[in-house]
Amino acid sequence: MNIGVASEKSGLPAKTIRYYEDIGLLHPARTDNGYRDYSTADIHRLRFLQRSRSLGFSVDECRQLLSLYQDRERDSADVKAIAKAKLVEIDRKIAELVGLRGLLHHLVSHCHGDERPDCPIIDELAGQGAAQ
Amino acid sequence: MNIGVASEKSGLPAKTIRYYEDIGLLHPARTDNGYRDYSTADIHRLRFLQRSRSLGFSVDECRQLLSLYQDRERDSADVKAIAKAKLVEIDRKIAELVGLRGLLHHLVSHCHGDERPDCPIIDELAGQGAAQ
DNA sequence: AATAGACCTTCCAGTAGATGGAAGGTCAAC
DNA sequence: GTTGACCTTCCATCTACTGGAAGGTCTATT
Repeated sequence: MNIGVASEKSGLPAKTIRYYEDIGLLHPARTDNGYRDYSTADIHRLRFLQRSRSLGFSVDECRQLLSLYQDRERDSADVKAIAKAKLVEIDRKIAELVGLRGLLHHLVSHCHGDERPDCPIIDELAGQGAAQ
Repeated sequence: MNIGVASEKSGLPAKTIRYYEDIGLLHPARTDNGYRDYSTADIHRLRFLQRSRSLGFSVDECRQLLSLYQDRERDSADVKAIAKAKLVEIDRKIAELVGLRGLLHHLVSHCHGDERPDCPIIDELAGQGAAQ
């Protein structure tokens, strides 16, 4: 299977697929003309990568998950540990963004937003007082 | 004021301060020995940058906000527009993360997490069915 | 057979926003 | 005079790709 087909089947751009090969996430065969030749197993790996990346796992985490995926003897505890750590991280990011959102919303709603120069957003960024 | 003091007063690492100078966000004076010499106005700019970056504005948005900050004739509408756009972006990011969180939480809570290889997380990443 | 166009290859550069480190100059204290 | 803290520049590295150039290959049509 050429890279174009692999791209279509995995939902990943060809560029990304080549990049994943560069960093050692898969090793497709080559045909006589030098074209990459993807097997069904390769497509499974690619789809696995696409899914885990879109779930917010880093490429390195994907590498771990992928080796667990390949390992018929794996402990599910190992997988769960990675997923739980990611969950904690996502929670932290959400909390941070929600805090940010509150602050920014407050500022936006207190800014009259007209042609006058007076602006509480700028004042806040400048550090509470009058901008200097 | 040397860069070390500026770093302490602004809450930004010295490396970052030099980087901000590289990309043209400020232009501190130099003393005879070639050391950077920060004025109080420079410190204000740095604190402004620190605050706006931590509020999630990109460096380019900070550049715009900074020029509005310097502009005594600015319209508050200009500032508000930038802030509102950022608010929309933050909302989008939060929604995305919350979706992710739900999916991941579901998977984690359905994985028994023991020494057995059977694992719904891997199954999901592999695409519902049995991993191959 | 020639040619167009789609597809593939490698390699190099660039993105954001820093951060790390090497090699070397300067300054204050002991 | 020498240690150690601080400063300088420059170059490399990080994440996860993405864009583009230069060129080879394949397929279809004329």
